[in-house]
Amino acid sequence: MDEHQTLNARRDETFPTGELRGLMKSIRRVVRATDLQSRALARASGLTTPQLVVLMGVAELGEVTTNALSHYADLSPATVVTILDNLESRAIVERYRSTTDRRIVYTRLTEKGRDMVTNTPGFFGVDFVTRFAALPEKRRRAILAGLEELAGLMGRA
Amino acid sequence: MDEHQTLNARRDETFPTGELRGLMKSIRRVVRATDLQSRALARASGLTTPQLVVLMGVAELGEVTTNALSHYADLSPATVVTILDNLESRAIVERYRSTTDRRIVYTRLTEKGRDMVTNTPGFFGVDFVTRFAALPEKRRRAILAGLEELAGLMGRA
DNA sequence: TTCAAATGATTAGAAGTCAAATGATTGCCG
DNA sequence: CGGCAATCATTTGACTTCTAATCATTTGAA
Repeated sequence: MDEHQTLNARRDETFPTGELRGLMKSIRRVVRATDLQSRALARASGLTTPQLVVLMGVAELGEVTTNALSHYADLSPATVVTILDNLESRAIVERYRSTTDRRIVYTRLTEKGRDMVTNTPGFFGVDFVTRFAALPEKRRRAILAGLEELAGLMGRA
Repeated sequence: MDEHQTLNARRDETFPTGELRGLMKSIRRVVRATDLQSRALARASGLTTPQLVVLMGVAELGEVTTNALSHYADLSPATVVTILDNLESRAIVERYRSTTDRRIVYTRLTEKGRDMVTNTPGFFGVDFVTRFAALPEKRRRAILAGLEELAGLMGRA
């Protein structure tokens, strides 16, 4: 009944202290940095990060359904449709219905899309890539492993 | 999977391979999980995660400027204003101009806001908190340290 | 066969976010 | 003084994302 209670592990977690608090703070910093990077990428290349992820999904998976892209890019199907609308209007991808099951819509790259894929910058800025690459291998692996573990913990609803 | 390697090998700047690719994938998973959690929180308590963070900032810092909240919550000043508009319209906080420098606007909790703070759930769902707490201390610290390091690397534009 | 449920994509609607422009005020310095 | 630059908050406009509802199609069971 009282949904506050179900989310409230304990009253003294109302103000998360220590680990959970620091965790939220760091997550928020990463989320924001990701958003800002996405905007910078859009200014530089005309593609936001999610658009680039979807584009790479199409490049990699070939003729691919909307649902498959949704899973690949970690975005809701509705969002993928919005992004595909955009990419299609710019003639970067094209969509067409399956002839055997007309519910299904496939997406594939156009010629222009293939060019774009080969000329598009990476997700991260060069400055970040440089700094990250400068870390000891051990740290890089630790960061990645920690992030994957966190994503797993947060992921299953 | 290996065909990705060959595809990437040519042009490792364009198609991030290996670590950078996995890093982006994990970041996107965390970003989405955070967004979904924020929406679930809003349904349950009427506050999104950013709203809750700003509210905690006000509760913690007392009479606080918009800029200070922006820094505290890792949000742009414009976004903080939007959130404060919302919280103020619900009588959770109130704003007033400094008498000594009329450019500055302070925000503080109302009575209702103080009640809300003590009854508000944490950022994370109980399921996540439970799973996270079940990890060995060493893993928890590793996740947190990795995330903080990543936030630092991404943060400096 | 027929129709209800399932499936895939899309649309409608609401919320959050940022950069850039704007308004208001203060401080500096010539 | 007096005006120009800096500072603080806000508004504007554009974009992304999600959930929920909807449309079209296919499948399965009576």
